[in-house]
Amino acid sequence: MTAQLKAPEAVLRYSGKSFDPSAVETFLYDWWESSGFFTPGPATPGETPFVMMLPLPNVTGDLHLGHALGFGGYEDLMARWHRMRGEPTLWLPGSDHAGIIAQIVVEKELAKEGAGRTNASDSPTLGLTRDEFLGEMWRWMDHYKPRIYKQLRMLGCSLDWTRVHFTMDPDMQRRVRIHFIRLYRKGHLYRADRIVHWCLTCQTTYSDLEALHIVRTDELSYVRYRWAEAMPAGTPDVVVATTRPETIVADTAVAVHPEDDRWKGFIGREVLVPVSERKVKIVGDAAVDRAFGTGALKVTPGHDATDFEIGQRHGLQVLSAIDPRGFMTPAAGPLAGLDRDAARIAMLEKLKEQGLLVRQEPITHNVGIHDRCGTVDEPLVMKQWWMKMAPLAKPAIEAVRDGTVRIIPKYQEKIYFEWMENIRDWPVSRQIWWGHAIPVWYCTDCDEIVVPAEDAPDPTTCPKCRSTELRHDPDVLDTWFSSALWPHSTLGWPEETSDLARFYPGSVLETGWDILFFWVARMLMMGLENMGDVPFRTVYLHGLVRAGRQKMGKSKGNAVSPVEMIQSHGADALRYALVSGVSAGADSEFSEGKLENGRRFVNKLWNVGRFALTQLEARPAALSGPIDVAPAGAALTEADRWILSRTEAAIEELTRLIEQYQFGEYATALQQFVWTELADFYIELAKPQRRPAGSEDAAVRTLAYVLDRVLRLAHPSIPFVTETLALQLWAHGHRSDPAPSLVTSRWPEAGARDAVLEERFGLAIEVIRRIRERRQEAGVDPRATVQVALGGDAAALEPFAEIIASLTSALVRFGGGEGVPTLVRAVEVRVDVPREAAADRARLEKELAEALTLLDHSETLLRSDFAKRAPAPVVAKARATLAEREAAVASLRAELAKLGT
RNA sequence: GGACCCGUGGCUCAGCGGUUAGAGCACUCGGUUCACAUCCGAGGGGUCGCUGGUUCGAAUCCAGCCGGGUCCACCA
Repeated sequence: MTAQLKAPEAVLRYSGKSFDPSAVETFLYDWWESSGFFTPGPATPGETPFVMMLPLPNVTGDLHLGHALGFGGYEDLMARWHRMRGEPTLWLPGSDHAGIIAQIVVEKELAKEGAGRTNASDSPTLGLTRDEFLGEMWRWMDHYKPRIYKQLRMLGCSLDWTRVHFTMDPDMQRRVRIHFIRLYRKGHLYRADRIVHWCLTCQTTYSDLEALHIVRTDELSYVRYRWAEAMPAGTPDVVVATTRPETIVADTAVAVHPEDDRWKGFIGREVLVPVSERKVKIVGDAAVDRAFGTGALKVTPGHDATDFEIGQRHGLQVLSAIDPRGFMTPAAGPLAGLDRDAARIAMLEKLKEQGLLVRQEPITHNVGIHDRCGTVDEPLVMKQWWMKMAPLAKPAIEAVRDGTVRIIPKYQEKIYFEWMENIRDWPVSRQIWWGHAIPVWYCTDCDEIVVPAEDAPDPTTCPKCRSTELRHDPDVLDTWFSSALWPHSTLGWPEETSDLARFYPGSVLETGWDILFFWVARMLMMGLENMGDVPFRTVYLHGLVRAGRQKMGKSKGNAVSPVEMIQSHGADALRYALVSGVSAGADSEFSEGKLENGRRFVNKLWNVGRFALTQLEARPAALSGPIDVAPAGAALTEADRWILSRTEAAIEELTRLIEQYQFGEYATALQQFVWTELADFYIELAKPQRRPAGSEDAAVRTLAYVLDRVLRLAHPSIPFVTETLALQLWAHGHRSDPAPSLVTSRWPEAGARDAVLEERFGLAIEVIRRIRERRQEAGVDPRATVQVALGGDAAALEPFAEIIASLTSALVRFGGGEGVPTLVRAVEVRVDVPREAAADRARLEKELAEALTLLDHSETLLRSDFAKRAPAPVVAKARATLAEREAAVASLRAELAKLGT
């Protein structure tokens, strides 16, 4: 990477009437990247780096709008802002191999070509070998990874590409392997036969988090279980209700609630499982819902999670009647060999024949499905690797509880605690091919589990029996197993690298709330486990981008490509539109209108810049001091001093908003200042034809300085247009901040404001509005000159007489006048326009009525306990308001009196 | 079964204890093309979901209810 500090010529020369993002975006990004602006410089003593990890996108396709929101909307804004604050900033890029999601995507692609994944019961001739398939996976990765990285660059993300990582890079694989081995040695990983979610389509297990629930209506069958022993006459039959009669053949008990008066006397007695005729016990277990069905539950530990747990509590046998392909096993007796749907029909048939089917009714209930493919969950008991979570969760809960880690918005902390405090063990092995290998071998001869030492080669001999028949675990790890390590593994862990020492723990983790458990919580746990410290101090969770009421996403078919939006409206417009009008954590609806507003705002800023540059070119000698130092001196007009003061106000406010993570408010406030105050007001006053003679140079200096400030203030959100203008502006003179680029320039510090001037100028603006309103009301051509007289407390407005006149084509006089007044607080504004006296009377009466209402509000307020109980400044303010309203009423009454009767 | 979030102008959302509740879009009227394939100016439009309570004062805090959304959970 060669330093290339000279800004691109194309950008320096660019001058469209309206801003064309495509003319500068690529040039600028290439320049930024190749100049090393996104790479933190050498460490310095006492520094406080800003470190953020990119929420690594899955290499499954192109980026969508949700990515654009997080990456381009919030994260780059933060990264650029902190960099401008002088913090060495590392925003580390990368991507995720995405395990099963990616495998499904590639399988679908291959299916189109007629090739498929080899499987025990698939035809091997149609399939690929594992190596061949992994070759296809890598081909996909090699194609899409650069595309995703390109799209991140298009968004303008200031990522340090010299540190890019991919979760399946060889060194990442090594770190994952070491992590597994260490956790295993510490007893956090174990292998056990437990009930798991099994996907018949994907042929793999999955975790609770990956299970979704849908509401479905099924048939609930009531089935009679006969007593296995002689019972007294009149003893009721045991009837259970089930939606899965085919699993009856694997029942190993019937459970009732221990305090259920109907049943508790039968606990310990035996019944016969229909069809298979096995004797099973009636057990008492509090998990049974007395209100459901008959209050008796068939217990099938092999095929139901609740039943499995009941089984554990009562030492019940586990029978597996369904195999991983969805067919009935020999254990299913007469149903063996049928698939599960056929088995259900066959079972119901047999129950009917034997008179054991009491009745059937529809039931609407929740059914678990696999989030990746929608296939109904088939709970099975299998040997899997599990991670023991409770001990890992404990310090991670503590870290949030004691404030070491802060979650924004705050309410998400509750959700975090809720999940973490009830955390369950995590099944980490997956029966797929694409992913991190599990570093475990099994001895064929003695069943020994062989886990190699860290960095040891793959074992070839059983340490226990010396057998060389070792079988490598064919499973891979859940994709989140590797991403949980991301914040430290990418910095070099387990080696004690200088990056790790300098950049861990990080600062902020910004991502969508939907992966709080999947990723954020697990990074916290693994960071604390491996590093003894949290991976970040602040978690900022943004909302989801919705299209209408639905979450936007590719699977929903309503995804809009951010790439297209960048091409049509520019990256700046998109980035700005995504964060504006959104508060922390809230889902937001994205619309064409917002994007269009973004484009217009970017264009407005561009034209503000063009205007300033044009003025600068016309008076090249105007700049006497550095561009980025506030101009001062007697040559400045009231308008100049006003916008300078307002600029300092904007610096104060925008800094505060970003510090407080109020990015939506930041966007709004920025637009308000640039568009309304700077463009609509100040620039109008800065035009040469409106300037008092001799003040032109002051206007140019003010414009240059304010533009410099505004570009810095806007840069974190809209980097391209601001950089283009900054480079062009800075070519006109010298600066105190010599940074070659806005990227490396300093965020402004707020200087002194002139509160009195701002207050009075604000009043002048109100007067201007009133004049315009009166004139429009009277139907006078806005270009025509009107006579305006300012009375009442107008003295403070004298310095702004020319400004008022200039913006309203009015001849302004102070005191007296024939017009009918409009009131701006205690200032009378008389606009002399042709009119009907009757209309004036009506208008005055209406104004008087309004003024009296307000006066009444003030009087009532001050007569109440408010005066005694409210804080003094609040009361003083109310009294001032009362005085103004009294003056207003008096003035209107005097005016009406003048009109006569 | 638990828990969370949201109900503010036609639309998308800010505001979350202090005078007359804001913005963008949309709408109406007027002007301009001299930084802005536009832009500027002015205007109309809201009993802040409902009902109580706390407070000198509530869109803002509390409780209940209604409506919308979401998460967690072993209802067969």
